[in-house]
Amino acid sequence: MFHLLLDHFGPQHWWPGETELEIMVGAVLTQNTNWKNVEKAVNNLKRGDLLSLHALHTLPVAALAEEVRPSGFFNLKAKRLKNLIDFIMVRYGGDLSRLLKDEPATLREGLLSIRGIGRETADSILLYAACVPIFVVDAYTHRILHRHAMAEEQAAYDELQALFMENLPEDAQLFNELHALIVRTGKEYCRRTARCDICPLKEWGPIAPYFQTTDR
DNA sequence: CACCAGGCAAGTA
DNA sequence: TACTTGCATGGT
Repeated sequence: MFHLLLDHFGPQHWWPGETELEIMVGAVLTQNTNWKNVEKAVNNLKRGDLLSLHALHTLPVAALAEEVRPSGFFNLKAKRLKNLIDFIMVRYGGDLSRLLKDEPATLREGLLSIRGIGRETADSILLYAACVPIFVVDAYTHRILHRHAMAEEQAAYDELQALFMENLPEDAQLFNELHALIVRTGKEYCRRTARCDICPLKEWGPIAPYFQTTDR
């Protein structure tokens, strides 16, 4: 799967974010949201010089909501970003490098205890900000595995994660690229109007006949 | 107009 | 545990 996608698309060089903080903020903002809209929100923060722990900590939540408005669910996400910043302040004394160097299992538990950070967001932060070798499962991963008859439609997050992690070397760079390539594939070939006939994964495994043209 | 996007949490039974 | 619903902008 990895080589088919890499040969087709080339390296994706994820995550699209210049700093660890930007990666973490982007991970929250992209929840059920098109990345284009996230970029607008992130650009608002950059333009206001607000993409720092101190600025985000100081900024009132209502003002933050206005900045991230283009990413949708803006009241919710402003609160979630605040929860994340508070966590960094309280647990790591506002020192991001300390957070990033923490024991992965401890950090994951901590992130999951934050209101608004679930498994995908936590694992995205672990993999893309902290370079921890953990596989990120998203809706595209789900859909693609299901279409190739390699997972049940209602398969749980942890099942799919284990499928990858138990069958691949524990390599953060590999997990990084593969997840990025899966998202790229999902976007371009595995939406509702699928293009399975020209998908780079066509040769990877069986495609359920049911899904050759459309989903559900 | 309908449909969807790199989720998550809270409520219900 | 297994479903359902609210959250919301912007692109196709």
